[in-house]
Amino acid sequence: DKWVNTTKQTGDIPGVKVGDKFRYRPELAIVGLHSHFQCGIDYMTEDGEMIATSIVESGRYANETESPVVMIYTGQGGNPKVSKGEPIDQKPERGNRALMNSKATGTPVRVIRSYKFREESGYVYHGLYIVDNFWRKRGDYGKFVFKFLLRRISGQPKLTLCNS
Amino acid sequence: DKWVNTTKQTGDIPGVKVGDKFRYRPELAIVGLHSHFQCGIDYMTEDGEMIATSIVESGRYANETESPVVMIYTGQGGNPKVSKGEPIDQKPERGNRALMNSKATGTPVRVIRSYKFREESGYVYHGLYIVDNFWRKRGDYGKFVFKFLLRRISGQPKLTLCNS
DNA sequence: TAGACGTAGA
DNA sequence: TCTACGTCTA
Repeated sequence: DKWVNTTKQTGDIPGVKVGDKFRYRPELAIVGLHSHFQCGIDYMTEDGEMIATSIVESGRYANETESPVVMIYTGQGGNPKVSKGEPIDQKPERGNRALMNSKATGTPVRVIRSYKFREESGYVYHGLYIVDNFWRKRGDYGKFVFKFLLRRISGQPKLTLCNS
Repeated sequence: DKWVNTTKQTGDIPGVKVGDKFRYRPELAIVGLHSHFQCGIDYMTEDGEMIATSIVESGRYANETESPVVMIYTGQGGNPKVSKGEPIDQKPERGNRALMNSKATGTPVRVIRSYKFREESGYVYHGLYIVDNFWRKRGDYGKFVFKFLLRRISGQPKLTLCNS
């Protein structure tokens, strides 16, 4: 009945390697990387706590990527590019709360990022990251947004990708 | 690069029979029934005129279906259930214009309708219809909408379907 | 029922 | 750039 019938889990997905490419968001759901068709942050409930399983970076939020192993990911909510209505302060709920809990528990988060290279575009699995820190600041619309500092776990295959 | 690479055409699609079911909108595009993922009215340009190739009825607009061979299809635009913004008068452009031209030229239009039966849902190809008439009236939001009277071409396989 | 970093075509 | 009868999870 549904495209997706996988159980949510944190960590690597068996059969999916770092660098694997996917053309469409639903494909990420099919293989179990990220269950949402649109939402950027996926999470599960473990012992009554929400824990992030994966995030997708598509460029619709103002994320700053400093290096191949560090990324700053913007929390969800209040982005008029994404949903209707006026910009509002992001709240520590849903995906934002889940990423906070991922930091607290040190749980790895799968990172998928969109790419565009010579007319070809899609999503690439970048591997596992740790939520190293988070803070709140004023975003482009003058409202508070959450920023999550993600650090790539070392020892994973190096990614050489033209992402711009 | 794209899911869809078919040439648009009016009339039946080779290999697709009346009664064929599809689970998702993109599947309609893949087989060539209807190229749009969301838009309800598909059309092509022929001799400089837009001609409707197919319509999808999903229940988001207020359509009245009187009988198995007649349907009244609402034009596109100004529906807050579908797109952002305030309700506005529908304009004789895009899909609406194309359906008007289909009436003028007597060109058959493929009709696909959503169905729901015992937890199973999807889309069914209902066959070819003629645009028999159209008019303008006040819709649910007080704005003008177009109504298209479609009449099923006789001689096609009978459809026995639980559509409600 | 509402929210969500979707997609393609005009 | 914007519109469009999507589709899922919570």
